[in-house]
Amino acid sequence: MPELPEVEVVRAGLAPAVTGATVTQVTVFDERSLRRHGGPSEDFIDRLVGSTFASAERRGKFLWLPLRALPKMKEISLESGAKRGSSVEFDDSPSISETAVVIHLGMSGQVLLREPEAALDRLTRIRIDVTHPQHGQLRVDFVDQRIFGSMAIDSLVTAPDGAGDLVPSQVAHIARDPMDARFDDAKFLASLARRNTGIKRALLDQTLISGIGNIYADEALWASRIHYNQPTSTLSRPRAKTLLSEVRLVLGKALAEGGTSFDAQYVNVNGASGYFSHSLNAYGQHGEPCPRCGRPIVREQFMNRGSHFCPWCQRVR
DNA sequence: CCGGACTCCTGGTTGC
DNA sequence: TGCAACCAGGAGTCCG
Repeated sequence: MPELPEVEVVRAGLAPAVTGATVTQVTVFDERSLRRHGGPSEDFIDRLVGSTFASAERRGKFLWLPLRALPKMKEISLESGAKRGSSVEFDDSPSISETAVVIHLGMSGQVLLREPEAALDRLTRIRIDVTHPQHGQLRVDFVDQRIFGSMAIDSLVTAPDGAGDLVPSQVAHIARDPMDARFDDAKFLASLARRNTGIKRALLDQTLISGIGNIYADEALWASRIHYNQPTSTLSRPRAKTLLSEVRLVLGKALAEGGTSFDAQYVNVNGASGYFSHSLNAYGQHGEPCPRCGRPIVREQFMNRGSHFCPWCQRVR
């Protein structure tokens, strides 16, 4: 349920605390939270301890913390006998991150920034202790009730759209999100028109447009007066453009409402708690009057989840 | 390409 | 008070 705005709030809160911070200790309380890590928890721990985070990045609902690359060790070729002193030296070429800690919050994941001695949340699955040059000792706790979320160490690869961005390999297959300055509106609209499916299914397809989940899909469709099952192939271009702009408005509004602040020591960067539910027009509002026409909002099962909409305002046409 | 079914998962809530 | 059933669904995979 954390969608783009919630994940961005987490990223923004985390960035100043983790950038430049070095991992001193990692505790894995539940290995299931490492399901997407390609190895045992010992491997996760060994590779993380001693590493320094370079930044906090996000695409769609994925968050990642690139690890500052260690200076490359350069072998000096030397003939036996000519050796004096060290046989290796540091390569002084600029180091580029090659790996990152990838975080997906799934349904219920949270990342909490805490003081080292603060009580652990009961549902903490992974604890990462760091030391930061300015902020001192901090704890990054991964808390997740349902364990659909995960952490993993992954290699960074060049994203396939040719812009040269480095993304974790687990993220390479998803599209840019609509808040990304390089999101290509024309390409998205063209792909949408070529699809032979329903509009909500398309909005939730992270390979077409990323960052949208059930809540903001329902909200954007309500704002655009589009039925969730409207075939993408019959959605007019003007209506599709309206929808994309409503997607951005809905995400932007949620982001503004969830805006966080970093108060130096211990920030709760929990993006999952907010949900900005006071401003929802459709999601979870079944039985309540449609804010536009007053008729009741309806909830239907669709794609194994709830779809909330106004049957009067949102009709297939 | 498309859609449906299935899997992962558990704490808070509801119902008896 | 106690306990079991129910519910929420993001994302990956498999199959027809």
